[in-house]
Amino acid sequence: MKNFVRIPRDLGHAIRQARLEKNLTQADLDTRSGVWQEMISKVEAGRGGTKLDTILALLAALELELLVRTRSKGSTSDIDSIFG
Amino acid sequence: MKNFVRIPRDLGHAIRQARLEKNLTQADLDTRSGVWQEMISKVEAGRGGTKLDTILALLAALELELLVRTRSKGSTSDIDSIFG
DNA sequence: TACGTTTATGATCCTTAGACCATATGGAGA
DNA sequence: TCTCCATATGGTCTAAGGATCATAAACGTA
Repeated sequence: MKNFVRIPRDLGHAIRQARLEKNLTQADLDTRSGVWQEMISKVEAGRGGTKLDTILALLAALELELLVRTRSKGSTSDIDSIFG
Repeated sequence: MKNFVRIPRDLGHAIRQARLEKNLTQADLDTRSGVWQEMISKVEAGRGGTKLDTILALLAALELELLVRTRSKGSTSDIDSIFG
C-alpha cells in the first residue's frame, strides 16, 4: 500500500483502507489510537482540518508510515502551474 | 530527499531542510504558501499541533510530496530514516 | 561592533479541533 | 420488517490554532 497525499481526503482514504484491511471498526481504532470514533469518521471523510498529531496517532495505530520526499518530476500538482 | 514522519518535528526538519535547499527565507515561503512566517517558525521547530492543511500548503510550496504506506517490517530507526 | 536580514516570541482576537455524550442514519442479516 | 452493529451528525465546552502586528533575539558580514 502506497498513496500520495495532496489533500486531507487522500489521507482519509488511506486510513479507511488500512482500517478495513485490518478488519477494525472505527470504535476499535478509537480504542487503540486514542482518537474518538467521531473524529475518525471525520478524518476518513476528509471533513475538517485535522491536526497533525491526530493523524499521526491514527497512522501509528494502523501501522502506516508517513514519508516526505522531494516531488518526482513526473508528478503533477496545482502548485506547478502556479510557481512552475 | 526522503524522510519518515513519526512526530511533528520530523516534518519540521524536512520542511526546513527543503526550504534551505531552495534558498528561501521563511518570509519567502510565507509568500508562496500563504502560511505566516510565525507559523512556519513554529512548524519547523515542531512546536504546537499544526493542522494538516497548513502542512500540506507548505509541502506543496516546497515541492515536497507526502506519502502514506504500510510500515515496512524492517522498520528503521529515526536516525536511519534521516541519514539512510 | 554596528547594521541589515532572518528567525523566534509575545499578545490579542476569532475560529475551530477535540473531548464527550446522545442520537440519527445505514447496512446486513434473522 | 425489526434488530444489531457500524458510521455519521449534532451540540456543548474548553484548549489551542491561526491571522495579524510588533518586537526581540540571533546570525552574517562589512
